[in-house]
Amino acid sequence: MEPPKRRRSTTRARLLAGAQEVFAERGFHGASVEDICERAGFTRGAFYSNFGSKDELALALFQSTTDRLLEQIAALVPALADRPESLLEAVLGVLEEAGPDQRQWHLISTEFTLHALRDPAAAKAWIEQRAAFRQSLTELVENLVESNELKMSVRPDQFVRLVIAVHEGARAQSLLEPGDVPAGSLERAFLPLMLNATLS
Amino acid sequence: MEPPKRRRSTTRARLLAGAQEVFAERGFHGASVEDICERAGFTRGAFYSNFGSKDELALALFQSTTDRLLEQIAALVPALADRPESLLEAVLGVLEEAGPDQRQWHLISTEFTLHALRDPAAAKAWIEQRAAFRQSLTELVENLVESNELKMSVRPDQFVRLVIAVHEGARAQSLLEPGDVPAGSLERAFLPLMLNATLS
DNA sequence: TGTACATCAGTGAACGCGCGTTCACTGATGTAC
DNA sequence: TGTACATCAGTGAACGCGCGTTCACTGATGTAC
Repeated sequence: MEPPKRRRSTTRARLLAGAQEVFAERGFHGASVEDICERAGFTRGAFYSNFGSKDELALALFQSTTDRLLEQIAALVPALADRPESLLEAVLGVLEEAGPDQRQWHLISTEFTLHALRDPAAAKAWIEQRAAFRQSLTELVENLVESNELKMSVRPDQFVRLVIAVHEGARAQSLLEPGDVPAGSLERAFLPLMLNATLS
Repeated sequence: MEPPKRRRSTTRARLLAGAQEVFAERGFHGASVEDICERAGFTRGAFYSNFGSKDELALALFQSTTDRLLEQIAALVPALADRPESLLEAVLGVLEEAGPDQRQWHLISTEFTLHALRDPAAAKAWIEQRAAFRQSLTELVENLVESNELKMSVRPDQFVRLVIAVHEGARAQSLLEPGDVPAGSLERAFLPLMLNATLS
């Protein structure tokens, strides 16, 4: 009748969700295994019954988050490609909507970038994940350029790199000074100018 | 004759220099007080004779680094303002030359931004420091615009915010994938286009 | 300049807390008849 | 469907290591005469 209360998969999922919150709040090193377990409603024993170590949990969290992110992009892209009003809006839409909670995602992904800058193995995984992410966006741009019969004077993948750079740099400013820099304001004030200059 | 070997100020300076290196290598939480002392050639006792705690050291390091940064800007600005060939080159020059070691500075300042996003007191100090930094750049832009009799269609401070956003976002990509994104390449490929569009 | 003493910077052993990890156990879930 | 047993998920106490911090001490630097 009713599903069993003890399921490996739901325990793992709750621990991952707890870890995501606590990592965002305190950072990887600042978050204790106890914090995470408390958030998820389990004891530390349950944690080590499901994950080999704190590092392994972080890897699993990273993996599941990026899987979800790529799924969300895949789901979003067709919708945005159908109404090709603005190439830029489409790319920004993906960037803004795909991260579930901008703040949490910024904190976690930025910390992972720092980690990757110090650890070659992490760098490899992170670079691949970001490449896949950019690839989706690049294809979106290429499709929109083609279907609107536009010409760009720069390579679409470079354009995507730029939009991501602006987005990430601007997001840091927006999160730090939300009153002075409303989310998306820098992107929307400047990127259209730049896009116009590259389109013909 | 010869200066005494034991000077409070040099001990502090060496500890701060060691801390800067070790923080960049392992991050604030990953760097132990022992690591820092070893790097500086002291024991932990010396550390606590000069700093009240690890946190206090981090604050002092942050303070001395940003002091130095602002000095470097102040020294750089007149030189760049004298030969106003390119407004953009001047701003990028300050951004690139002022950070002593791009990699170390990126790691430390990014980690501090994350810290500030979690701690209001740190946020206050960080926001003020960044505002002073932007202010120098904004004045540089205003001077160059005026002396060249240009007109900008956007506010100089917004322009500076954008350049910083691009720079920081692009720097993360360059450090992560130095082969694919040479330092400064994104900035120099796109910002001129955008600047042209805002100047008349 | 030399000596006696006071002060001060840095030493290094010791402390104790927090945290990641382990493990013997318990009670829930699944299986066989 | 009910009972007996096996397996499995999660419990919570205990362990031990690392690290931030303290403190009694030592040898160097500064001062007074």
